[in-house]
Amino acid sequence: MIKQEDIAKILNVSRTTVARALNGSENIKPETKEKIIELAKELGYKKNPISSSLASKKKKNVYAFIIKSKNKYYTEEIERGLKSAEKEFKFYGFNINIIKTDIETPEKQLEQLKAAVNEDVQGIIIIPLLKEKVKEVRNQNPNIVFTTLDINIDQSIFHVGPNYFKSGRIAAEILINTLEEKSKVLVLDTVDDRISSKLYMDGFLSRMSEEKNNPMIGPVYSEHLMNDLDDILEKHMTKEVKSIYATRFLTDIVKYIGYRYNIPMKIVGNGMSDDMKILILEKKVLATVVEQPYEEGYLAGKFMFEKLYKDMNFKEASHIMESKIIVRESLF
Amino acid sequence: MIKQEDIAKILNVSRTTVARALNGSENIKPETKEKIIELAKELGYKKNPISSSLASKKKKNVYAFIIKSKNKYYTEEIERGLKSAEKEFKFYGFNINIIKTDIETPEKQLEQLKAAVNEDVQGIIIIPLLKEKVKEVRNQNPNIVFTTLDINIDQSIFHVGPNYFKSGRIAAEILINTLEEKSKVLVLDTVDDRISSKLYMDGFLSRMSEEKNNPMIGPVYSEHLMNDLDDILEKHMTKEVKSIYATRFLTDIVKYIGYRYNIPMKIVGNGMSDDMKILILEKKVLATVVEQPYEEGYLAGKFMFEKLYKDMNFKEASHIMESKIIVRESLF
DNA sequence: CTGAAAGCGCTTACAG
DNA sequence: CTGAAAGCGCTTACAG
Repeated sequence: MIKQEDIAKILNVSRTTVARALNGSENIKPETKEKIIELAKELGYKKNPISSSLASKKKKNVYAFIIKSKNKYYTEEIERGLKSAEKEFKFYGFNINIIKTDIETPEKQLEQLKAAVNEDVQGIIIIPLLKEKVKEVRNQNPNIVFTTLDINIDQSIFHVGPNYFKSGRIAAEILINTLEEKSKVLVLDTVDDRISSKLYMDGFLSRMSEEKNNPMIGPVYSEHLMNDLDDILEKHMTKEVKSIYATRFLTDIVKYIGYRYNIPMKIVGNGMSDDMKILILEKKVLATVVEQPYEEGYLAGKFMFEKLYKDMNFKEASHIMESKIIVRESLF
Repeated sequence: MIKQEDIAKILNVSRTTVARALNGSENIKPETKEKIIELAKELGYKKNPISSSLASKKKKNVYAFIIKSKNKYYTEEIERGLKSAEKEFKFYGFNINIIKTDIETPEKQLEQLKAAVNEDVQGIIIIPLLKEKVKEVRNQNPNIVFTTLDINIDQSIFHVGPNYFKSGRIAAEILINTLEEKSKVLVLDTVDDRISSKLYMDGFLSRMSEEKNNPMIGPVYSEHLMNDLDDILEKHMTKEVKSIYATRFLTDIVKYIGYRYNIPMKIVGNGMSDDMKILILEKKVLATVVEQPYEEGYLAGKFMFEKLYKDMNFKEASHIMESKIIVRESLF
């Protein structure tokens, strides 16, 4: 393992100068800097992050802006993942400060973000709500490492998140494999909740549309789905309908149908919640395709650590998490 | 963060003495040692692993004994995981030496293991073939940290591995959800390959037996399954049979059936291989329930690191990995 | 059995 | 723009 001292000896400069060049200091003659950086590259020098963090008494502070959504599970798991990364790297002086704002008040998130970048902060992890505004803040603070979480902004910002669209496609595929011939699935659509719903639905529809014998009825759109549910079912629940798909209120709908019609259905959903878990255990839902919010949070934290402490440059502009298929047996 | 020096000051001893007590040295008066350890516990002292590893010029060496099985994917992925852990912690002086032996020659593994424990080695990760013999070696070397991988020995040895039995159960459940009414699944059993096959089968059968209308025909056992396949199919392939399940040679069987009978089947399998991938892409297999060998290897390496560098005592005697359900869409 | 001291590979005031 | 020096929290010969 080559170290700074080796480089210093070869070039006949002090260890301090080498350190300065490698850390991108301004107070160094450009030619010396270049020479050092070049030799370091040639020799394959990798800074020992252990020594750096031990020597530097400064902590590195990261703010993580996450969202309180109606689905508590989602927020809690992301938070748990972030905290677990923080704990793992705390001996390096790595801090993650978690700030939760409501999904309904995106301007609050922006406000807090603007406040944070004026603090002593080296990294920002954010589930961005007002994408353009967040990007502006990023561009005004080029020294802060930004990572988006869950919601992508664009290729210029490193991203960790799931592929909701694909999750929708997978749910569709499982349903296609499960439905018996000539059975239909009634698809109910309603307004977006801004994170996952619309993407799940798009994915589901895209996969369904590839089937020669598309078993779909709908999508039937309603702005107030739960209010209109009775009327919609009245109109569309023919005998052929053996399944329902929706990306919002699915568990409520399934419960309602069980109560109202009491016929066995083959339900495949997206996303996880307490209700979803119960319905799967009761065999009222066969499968659900979910994200891995804990892993998302953990990885976002870990990637941030690696950028901050190891100058890691990730080849990919983003890390897309795999979806997970949950059936009843998975829950034991 | 409380450090050794703090303890030294309070107890009026040198930092060296504190270090000795905390590292379990023998050259220290028992009372002093106790006093120090007690105070450390009281103050919640946690050794800074970064400083330790930097100060200790000694590397920590781990040997990982893995198995070359017929399924190359399995071995490669475990190895990739181990290497990724090694790379992540190499700045601590953490080395993993991977030793691959053939599944058919368990005594070679034992031989190599016995040689390894006489080297400068702090940790052993092993997919144990001769369980009792491996345990003996472990008991003769109490200073070496042992971790079993993939195959469990018993509660006394920390274990990282999948739950093959559960994977079998999950495969059965998916199949139950997928098969149409009155359809049957023909189950073919053959000799064990010593790691996963038998457990997959046991899990599959256990889940099937819970069904009121158990759709199973078999299990039909044959010592030379591929030789006897034609006869077995001749005898059992009634019109009701819409699926086949086997834990060995499933992909070969599916290919043969496609060629011989050319009827659409609903196949759910266990495990991953190149052939399996192709069959899923061709829609000849609907789903397979697989392990995560990369994650297994990585976690075994990471756990070993944490035991060696952070004195971590894991509450659980084992870390069981989740099974993963793969459908066609998952592969894109 | 105990302690003073050197050192791991870095960072960073401080002085020039 | 450059370097000598102190120090991060530990470990470990060495001397006693």
